[in-house]
Amino acid sequence: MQSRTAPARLRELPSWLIGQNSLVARYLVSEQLSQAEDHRYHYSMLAALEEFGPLSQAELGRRCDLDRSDVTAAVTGLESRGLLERRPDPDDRRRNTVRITEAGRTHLAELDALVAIAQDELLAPLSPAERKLLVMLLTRLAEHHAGPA
Amino acid sequence: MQSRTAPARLRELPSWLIGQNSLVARYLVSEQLSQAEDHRYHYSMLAALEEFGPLSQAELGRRCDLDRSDVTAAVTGLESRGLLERRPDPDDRRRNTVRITEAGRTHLAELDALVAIAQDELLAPLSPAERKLLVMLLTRLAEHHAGPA
DNA sequence: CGAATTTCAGTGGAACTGAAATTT
DNA sequence: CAAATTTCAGTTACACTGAAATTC
Repeated sequence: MQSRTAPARLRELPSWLIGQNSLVARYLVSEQLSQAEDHRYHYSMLAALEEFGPLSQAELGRRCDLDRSDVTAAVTGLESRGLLERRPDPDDRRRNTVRITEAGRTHLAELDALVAIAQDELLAPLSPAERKLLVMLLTRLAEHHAGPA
Repeated sequence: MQSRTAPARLRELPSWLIGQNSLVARYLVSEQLSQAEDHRYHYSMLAALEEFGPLSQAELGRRCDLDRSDVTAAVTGLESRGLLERRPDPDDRRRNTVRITEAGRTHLAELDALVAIAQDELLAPLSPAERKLLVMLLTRLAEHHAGPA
C-alpha cells in the first residue's frame, strides 16, 4: 500500500480501514485465482450458476453485480473453456439460458479452495472467534446498506 | 449494489463482505465531500499536510498512497483554491515544498465534519461498543498487512 | 406501444507508465 | 554515473453508455 504511514486522521477512519483492507483482500484473492487463470467475477458467476441453477445472462449479471456487457464477454470466455453452456431460452426467446457444466462444477471446487486460502491469509492475525465476530459485524453493515437502498 | 441477493458462497466470504462495505463507504464519503466540491484524495492530502507539516510532492504521494502524476494535478487544483502553497525547496531544488494555508486548515475542518457524517451513516446499525470492536479488528488486519510488506 | 434482453462499439474517468529536464 | 523529483503526454484496465435487433 503506501510506503510511509498515513495520517492518523485517516488511519482511525472506519471507511479508510475498510478501503485499505478491501485492497488487500482484492489482491490476495486475485493472486490465488490467477493460478487458475481466472478472475474474481469468474468465481462469482460459477458460484451463482451452481447455487441458483440456470440463469439468463441478465439475471446472472444482477446476482453478481456485473454489467450486461461484461457478462456477455465473460460468458463467452467461460463457454469456450467448457465451464458453462449458453443456449437460447425456448420459453423467452430474448434470453440466453446459461448453465454450469460438470467441468464447471469441478473447476468451481478448485476455485473454492484457492479462495479459502486467500481468506486465511487475509484474516491471519485474528483468532477463530475474532473472525466470526468480524464477519458478523460486516454482515450487519452490508445487510443494512443493501436493504434500505 | 446488486438488485438480487448474491450467492451464499460470496455473502459469507470475508473478502466479499469487506469489498461490499468498501463500495458503500466510498459512496457515502464521496457523496459528503462532493458538497464541498472535493474528492477523497483532497481530504487525504490536506490531512497529511496538517499532521506532518510541509512535505515535498513525492512525500505527500507516499503518505497518501497517490501516484506522482496525480499529486501534481491535485496540488495544482488545491493551490488554485488557495488551500495550500507550492514553493520550490531551497535546500533541494528538485523538490516543491507543499504547505497547507490557513484557508486550507479552515477547509479541512469542514471536510472533517462531512467525513464524520459519512462514518456515522456507514456504521449506523452498530452500537458504540460494536463500532470500537470493528475498528479494532480492522486496524489489526491493516497493520498486519502493512507491516510484513 | 413500452419494456426487457443480448450484443457490440464506443466513451469516460482513474490509475498508471515513459520520458524528459533538473538536481542531488 | 546512479538515483530522486517534478511534469506532461500517452497508455491501459475497467466499468459503463448508446444504439440496434429481437422478443415479450
